[in-house]
Amino acid sequence: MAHILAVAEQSFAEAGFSGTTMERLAQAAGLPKANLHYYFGTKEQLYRGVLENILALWLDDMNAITPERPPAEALTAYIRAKLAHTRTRPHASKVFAAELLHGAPHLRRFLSFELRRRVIEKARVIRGWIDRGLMAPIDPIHLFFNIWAMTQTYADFEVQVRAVLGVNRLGDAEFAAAEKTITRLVLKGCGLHWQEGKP
Amino acid sequence: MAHILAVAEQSFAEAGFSGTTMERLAQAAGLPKANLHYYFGTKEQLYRGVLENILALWLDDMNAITPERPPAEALTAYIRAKLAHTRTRPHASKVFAAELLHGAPHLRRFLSFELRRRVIEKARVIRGWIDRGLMAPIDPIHLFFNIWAMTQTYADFEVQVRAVLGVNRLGDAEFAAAEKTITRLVLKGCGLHWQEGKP
DNA sequence: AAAGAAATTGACTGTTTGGTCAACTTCTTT
DNA sequence: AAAGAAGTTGACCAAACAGTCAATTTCTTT
Repeated sequence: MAHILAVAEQSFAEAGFSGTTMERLAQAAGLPKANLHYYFGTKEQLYRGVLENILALWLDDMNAITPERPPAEALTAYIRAKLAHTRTRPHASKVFAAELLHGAPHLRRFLSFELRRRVIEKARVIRGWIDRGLMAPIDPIHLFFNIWAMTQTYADFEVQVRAVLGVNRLGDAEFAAAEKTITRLVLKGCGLHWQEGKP
Repeated sequence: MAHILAVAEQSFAEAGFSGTTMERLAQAAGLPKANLHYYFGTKEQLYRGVLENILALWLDDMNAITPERPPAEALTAYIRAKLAHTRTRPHASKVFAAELLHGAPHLRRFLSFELRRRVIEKARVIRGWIDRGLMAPIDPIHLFFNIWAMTQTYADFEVQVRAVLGVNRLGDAEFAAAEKTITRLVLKGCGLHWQEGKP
């Protein structure tokens, strides 16, 4: 069952919802097609299963943001966690991205309630830091949008990154450079201290 | 013909390649299906037509980056141009994003040659600025990845932005905040001067 | 205005698709 | 070991799909 979800996640990531056929999914999972329907009912429900599996990941990373922590440390840890997920779960990132791209018909509730609440909660933490003079007055919510964009681009648009860099796959060196660049932009952008050999 | 391409761009953006049917495309364009085939042959070729229409947009914005310009000015202009396209051509951005997401089977050449060459050329300009001590030593290529990510997120993941902000559509206020935040992150991240009421 | 080229269209076709179902096998419970 | 529940599967089906084509209309050229 978990195996089916994993195979489906990869296929939905690579071919999209409509581009994924139950027949090829079954073949990739090494099962007859009817078996997939036995477990998940419809293709739609299987897709929802994959999607739900992913949502927790998204919210969890934000735990790095807590009021007591110094902003530089919290943001560095958040970027690192996000980028780690980008690297270890690229298919999950792509499925999520495709869903957003097509208007998120299955995620309306999640985006408008769970995610929104969590972002507002963490934005309050950042405003606390700003009020205490610990960092520059930046719009916290747009800061989140941009951190998400920068970290996820290394999964979602990996082909582009690879092509421009001229490498066959993104390895340690590329992710180290990505993390360095993103952390630098965010920390210095927020008026925080940052230096080369930090991590 | 241009009308068909516009309708197709919107449909491919909203429903993806496989999710778009020639029948609904014809209906949206107010033409019989056979007419679409008369002009474009196959669905595949129509899709390529849409895609090619988009590529020029991507490369053109980078004209803002020239050696003579002060880095802060050039980067500010580049971000503004990119974000303007995000706002005026959101469907184009989404079609491009979906293509990358699914491995860019139609864009391999473009990414590895045209785009790569252009990025390398502009990265050299940025390295020139760094060598002249005009800005901090940041990896220019990853800087591009991150500027693209931040600007395009407001088109590609617009639903998410709207849901989290709790607005029905992204208007002047939201794009102004986005531009301010991105410009701040990039300029200060590059060790350049930036202040509130700049633009 | 004649003739040919270009464009338009409804009807049709072969294939692919998600989903069903009844027959069958394996596992669990007592 | 009997009986019933849970899981497995090949064969099948109706709907949706991209693409074709011959018949017709409209535009261009002379």
